[in-house]
Amino acid sequence: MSRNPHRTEAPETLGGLSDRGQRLLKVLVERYIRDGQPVGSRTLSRDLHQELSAASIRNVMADLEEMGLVASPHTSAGRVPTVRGYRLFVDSLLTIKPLHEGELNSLKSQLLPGGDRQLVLKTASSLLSEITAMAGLVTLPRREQVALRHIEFLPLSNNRVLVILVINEQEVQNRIIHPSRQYSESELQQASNYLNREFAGKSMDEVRRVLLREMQEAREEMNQLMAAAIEMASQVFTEEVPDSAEEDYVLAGQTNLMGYAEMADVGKLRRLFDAFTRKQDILHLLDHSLGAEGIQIFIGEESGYSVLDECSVVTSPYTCEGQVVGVLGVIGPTRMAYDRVIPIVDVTARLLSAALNQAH
Amino acid sequence: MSRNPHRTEAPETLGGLSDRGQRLLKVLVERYIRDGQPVGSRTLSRDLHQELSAASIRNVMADLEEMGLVASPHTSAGRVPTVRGYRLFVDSLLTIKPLHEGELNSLKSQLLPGGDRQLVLKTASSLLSEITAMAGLVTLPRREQVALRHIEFLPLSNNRVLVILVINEQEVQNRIIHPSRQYSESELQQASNYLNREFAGKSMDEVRRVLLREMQEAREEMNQLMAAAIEMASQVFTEEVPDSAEEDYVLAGQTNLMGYAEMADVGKLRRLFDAFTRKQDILHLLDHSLGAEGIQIFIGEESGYSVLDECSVVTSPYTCEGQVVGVLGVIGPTRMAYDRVIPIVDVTARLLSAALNQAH
DNA sequence: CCTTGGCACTCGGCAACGTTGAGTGCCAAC
DNA sequence: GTTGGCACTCAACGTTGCCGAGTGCCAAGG
Repeated sequence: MSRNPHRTEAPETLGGLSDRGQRLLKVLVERYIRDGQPVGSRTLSRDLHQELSAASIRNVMADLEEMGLVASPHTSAGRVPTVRGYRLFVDSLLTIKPLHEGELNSLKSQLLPGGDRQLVLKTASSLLSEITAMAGLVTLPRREQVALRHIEFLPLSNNRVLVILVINEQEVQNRIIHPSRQYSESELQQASNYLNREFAGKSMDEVRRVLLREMQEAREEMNQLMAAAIEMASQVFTEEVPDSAEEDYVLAGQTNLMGYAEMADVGKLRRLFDAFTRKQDILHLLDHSLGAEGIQIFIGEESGYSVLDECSVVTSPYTCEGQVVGVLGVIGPTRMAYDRVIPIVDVTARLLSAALNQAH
Repeated sequence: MSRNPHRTEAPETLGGLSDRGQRLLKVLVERYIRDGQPVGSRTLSRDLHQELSAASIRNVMADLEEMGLVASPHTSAGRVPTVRGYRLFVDSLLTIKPLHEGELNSLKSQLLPGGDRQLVLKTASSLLSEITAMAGLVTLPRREQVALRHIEFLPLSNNRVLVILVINEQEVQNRIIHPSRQYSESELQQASNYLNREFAGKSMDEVRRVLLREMQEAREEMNQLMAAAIEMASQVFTEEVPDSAEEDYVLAGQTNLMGYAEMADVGKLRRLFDAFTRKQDILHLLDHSLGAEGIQIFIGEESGYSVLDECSVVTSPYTCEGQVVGVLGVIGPTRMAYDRVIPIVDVTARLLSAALNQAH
């Protein structure tokens, strides 16, 4: 397999990689993550306390390079981990560092249950970005069942009507509709009373179904009140209510990414920030993590989105009432301190879940 | 005044600047805005169709330099306008270009009256950024009088209550309060009925005042219903309602700024973007324009905020019902096409005002 | 008195060049 | 299997020289 005559034929435990190879890869990646410069054999030998001479290390390095785990930027530079190298590192070689006490405290003290849901998400995102010094990311929780809780109509000028919709306990939406004729305040009041009595607690889909049926049958015995209510409601419920808000996330600390050398190119930076505002690609990627159990890591090109080529994304789903409802995570350079970031994302997801659960 | 023996002593019309000097400064600034490189005497001579030789131009340039209107980056480079040079240019030399037809059309067709107010602001900001290829900016309209339109209470779990507040026609706010005891749905219904009957149409300040009075007097004849309403209301109205939302703006196309050479330095870029997320400084600056009549321009350091040192800001207030309620504008490099940007900002402000006015 | 061509000078940008130092691959000796 | 040694490679860096754009000043000419 190897053209190197000195290749170590030692116990192969992982993808045909010797124990020593693993050990070296681990130290190399750690070192590279620390100072961001290609690691040479001498440096590695020193990091291993001269256990092995630089020459021996060179032999192993040749093997690692052949397996596509490391690469050298040019002939006489040290080695740099490839995406595959990072992958092996995070999958099997990583020793997770426990959370720093201060970090844990600030997480615990700021991610408290109760209060505004939107605010809690924002706080989580900010905390992620502050603690990791990278960009934090929290998707808005999706709502599995969209139940109408309450509806209210208020007349505006020019025949327009302000509709306030409360769905799923505490989520408030509002929109403006243009009915065919002017309605008085009391007509609107009665219409909303009727709708609340009839539909409160029902799912949006069901509301839409029943509404449709009512509009088709029963022309004659329908009184003016009902007609009003139904015209209004049909305008409200034809638009897709829930999706608009679901396709979104809370981003924090994007500017942190500007500090990293791998983002020195303004062009790259721009494409990345454009992706942040477009949201679509990022959301797609995060969707993959929705189904996953626990921490998920995308390294460099693995994500499949070229704007993230030199970035890694560490995510974890978070739950509400036992159901996975969203994803949070961190975006940073491929060369990030995975051993620190992973527990941070993990704990944040747990604390956010706890905060959301106790709110109900 | 001038050490140059050849100094022109021609008619002085503006700040001691000869007619010819003005003419040259104008052409120089226009040229520099076009290609962003120091303009030399030869280039200028060509731009003036050989009216004057390069040598003569050099004499005038020396004057301009001495007056602090232009500067050379180094000994043998051309001249570049200084902030004072730009100022003179935009104040007295600029010839405004009429709006491109396509631009006007897309503005008119997208900034329609009616519909969601938030959406209109967002559209305005996006249009500004798209048409100018810089960053667009629209402050949320301030509300001079904050009148309570409608209030609604909905019970949540754990004794908490969801409060929905409609203020000023169509603005909906919601918050969660924790009353001292559990209230039933009908109690809350009655409480909101009472408050709506009593306070609808009144200003927030007035509501707060009356509430305070009611809480002090009248312990005995206050029935349970009123007590409930007042407990709830006091929790709602102690927080400052309007300010939180007012301190905000809609930003669009920030990433456009990454395309400009003056923003090539990632450090500068970062400080600028941090200022965008912090919002405070930018809002302060925009506040200055609230009182101003029409277009206002801040060039480079004039703004007083060091992050904007190499940027210019072009703003215009916009109105609703004849009252100035907000500011919109554009942020870009000092070297921007003022003759195009100014009419764009101006027209956008007018169209936005029109859209907001007709909504009521 | 203003304008203009000429001239010496300055300085950034660029390419060519050599040097240095870190690192590699291979080999022979242990 | 491990190690020191050796030749080789290559990015990074500083030096050098040259080119071109541009300037300031001056003296001649309208």
